[in-house]
Amino acid sequence: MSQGFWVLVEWVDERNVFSNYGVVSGSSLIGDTEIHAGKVVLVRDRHSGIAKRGQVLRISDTKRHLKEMKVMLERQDNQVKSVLSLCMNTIKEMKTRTMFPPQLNQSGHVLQERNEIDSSDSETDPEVNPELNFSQSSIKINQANHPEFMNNQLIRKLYERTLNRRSMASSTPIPQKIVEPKLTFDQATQTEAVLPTPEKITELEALVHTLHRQFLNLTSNLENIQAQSALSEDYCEVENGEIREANETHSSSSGNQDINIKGLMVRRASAQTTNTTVEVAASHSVDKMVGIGSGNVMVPARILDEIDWTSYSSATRQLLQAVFPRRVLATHSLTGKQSPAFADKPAKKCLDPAVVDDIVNTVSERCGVPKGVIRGCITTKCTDEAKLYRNRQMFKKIRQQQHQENNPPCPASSNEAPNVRE
Amino acid sequence: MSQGFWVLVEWVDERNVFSNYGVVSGSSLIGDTEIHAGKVVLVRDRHSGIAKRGQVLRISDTKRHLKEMKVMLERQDNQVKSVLSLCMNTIKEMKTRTMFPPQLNQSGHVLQERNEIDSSDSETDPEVNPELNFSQSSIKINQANHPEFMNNQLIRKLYERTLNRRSMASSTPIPQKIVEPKLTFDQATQTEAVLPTPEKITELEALVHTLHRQFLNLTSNLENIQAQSALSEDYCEVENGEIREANETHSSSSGNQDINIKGLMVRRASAQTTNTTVEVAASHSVDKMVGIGSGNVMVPARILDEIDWTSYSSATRQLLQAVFPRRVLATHSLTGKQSPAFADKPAKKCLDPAVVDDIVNTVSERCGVPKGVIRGCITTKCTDEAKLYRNRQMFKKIRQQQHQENNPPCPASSNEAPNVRE
DNA sequence: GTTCCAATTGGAA
DNA sequence: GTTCCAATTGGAA
Repeated sequence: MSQGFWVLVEWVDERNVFSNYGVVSGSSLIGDTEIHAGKVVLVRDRHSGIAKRGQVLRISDTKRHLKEMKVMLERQDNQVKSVLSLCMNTIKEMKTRTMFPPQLNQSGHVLQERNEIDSSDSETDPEVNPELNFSQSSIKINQANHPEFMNNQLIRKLYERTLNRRSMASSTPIPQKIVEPKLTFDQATQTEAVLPTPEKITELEALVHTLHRQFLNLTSNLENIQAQSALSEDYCEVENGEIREANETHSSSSGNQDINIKGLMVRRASAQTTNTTVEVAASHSVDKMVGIGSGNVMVPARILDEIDWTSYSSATRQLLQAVFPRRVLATHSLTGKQSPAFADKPAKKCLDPAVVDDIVNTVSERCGVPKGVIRGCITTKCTDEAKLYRNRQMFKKIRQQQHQENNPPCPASSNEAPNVRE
Repeated sequence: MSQGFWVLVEWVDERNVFSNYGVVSGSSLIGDTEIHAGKVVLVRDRHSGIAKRGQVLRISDTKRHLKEMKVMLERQDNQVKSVLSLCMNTIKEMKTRTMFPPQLNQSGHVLQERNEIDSSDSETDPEVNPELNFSQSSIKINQANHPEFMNNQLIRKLYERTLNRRSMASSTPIPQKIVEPKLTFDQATQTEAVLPTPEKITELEALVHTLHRQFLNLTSNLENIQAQSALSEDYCEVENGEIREANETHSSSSGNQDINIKGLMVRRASAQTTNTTVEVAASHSVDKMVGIGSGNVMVPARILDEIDWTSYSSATRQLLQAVFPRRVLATHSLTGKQSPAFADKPAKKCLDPAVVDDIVNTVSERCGVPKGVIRGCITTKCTDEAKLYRNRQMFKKIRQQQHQENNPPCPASSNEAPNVRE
């Protein structure tokens, strides 16, 4: 009669990153007669007769009740599992596309690896495992926000690591005993290894920060696509026009009309976007202007769309070309300062700092690359354009000289020319 | 009698990134008499009398049963919530430490923001919301691995995005009807906006790849700490010594003995590590050498430990100083090539490429910065050292000259000197 | 035609 | 003493 109950268990020996659960009859339990949540019990398999170790999660007299709880647990685990496996698949796909030839340290099986490494590193007797897990799970459930909520092993691991870090950094009064007992042996060893080197903590924090920044970039990219069709900032292209004019002062005023026309081609967003694919597609054929950064730079939406953000360098160069006429790029530099190495060479003019800043910030954020690197790209682009510009000028001059040589002052070579102009 | 049942609901209007749940009596339902899982019903609050909309998750005649399921759901949500909030806290903490002064786009409230933006962007009538959610949740539960498992909104969002990407990239035969219905209006608009720009997909993939790489770095950092105490590569310092000698050929052979001594101070790991904190701490006081990169570079463990990995620049410089004598840094350059800008200046010698590669790879990976940038740092460090070296030499020369002036050839100034040497 | 590389410089910070 | 910056160059790719 004392066995007319059912037990929801988590299979101890099948524990990996995700758990397996089972609902078993009280009569299939071996040994101890007294059980309670958290206890590890031996369960005889009805068919094979083999005993497995299971940790008691809940006891009930209605089997259906426990079955439903089991489904819930599995369902939640599956949520995380799906997302993880999708990520892994994406990464694997990308790897087979061989952005990188097979290298050390690039395997996709993170979870697996972690597990193998963790357990092989440890010298703890594996037999201790069930007890350890027991001690963990027997903590009461209703102290909100603490490790007892960490049912899922993966999340538990993440949590433990963060917890340790935190309790050192900010001395939050988290009950130390939760950390102290060796929860799972692999974690315990890692914990101890981390403690003596606080530098690693700041290092990890910096990495978390970078990850966060890139996450923001990632999501903001998705929104930019929508924002592009809805944008209607109306002051930028005017300011920008002025600035660009200011930059142009010394140069001959022909040749960059086409670019300025582009600048004037701004159209107010004709209607609030209605989010249909057609609309978005249509907005590409029109040369709608989109602001980047703090809005100092207006770029044709189509060009912005075509920019290859996987390369900070080409993204920078493309943006520059979209914003500045080539002659400006050739005759200006990032700062307008003289080269310290060539005191004789005259300094170039300065690219509009506000525009430069917007480009730098945009690319730096989107590509997750330090700003200084982007500035370096701009410098390089300017010098590259300067070289081309110089070459073109030289070519012109040579052609003019040849022209002159061919005609008036050179009677020997162009003797039989039938019509002599000028 | 038909109302002697209980209902587990998810409150529709309180849906955020995480849901709120409730167990309500069947008698508090308003309107429809027929209900089923997935349906959105109006529930009258017992105390206030105000009606709230709730989506039916489960119906039962035992209240306790549903209460326990509610706890389970909340518990699982809390798992994710805890981890997320811990991350956010860490990030916030770091921000208040003002690595960056307050700037746009650096707010820590990602989850909040995301939600606000999503809903404010849309022009859909908010009244449609419940029906949409209904259509989603009414999908049967037992088709494993598909969106119906996505109870948690956050995970659901991630999943939808990934799903869309995948179904385009690799035409996996995922039932299209799961994607088509507007699950939640904000997702639907995002989905449609993404489709027309496949470039964004590669962009996102590249970001995922970067994130993954950094994740590997992050975790491998933890292991390095353990690995450091177990390392016993025995060929490197010899090779390295040879190479460094080769690099030294032209220079006067005094002055870098101290560094070479360090190179010889390598000790074989005396015993297999036993993972105790004491051991790890002890390994710091001894000058154990640790290999970085492919093992061409041996660095004293203590120095490696002290390196500030949050700055790729100073990390590079510190590594360089740990590996090369300062005079070598001053007299060598990254490539050994002549400056294209100064054809008259003699080229410096070339730093050992294998060593350079190991440093570049290490810092690039650990800091998540392009290799070219690290190489740039090395170039800069070399020129900086060259300047200092030149200054020191000059200073020496001047002192020698003063010495000479003070003594033999200058009888006017040092007339009354009592003892004249030489 | 274009992009990328790194050696050199003087000076700011 | 040290680090960082960016302007310039010729040439490789």
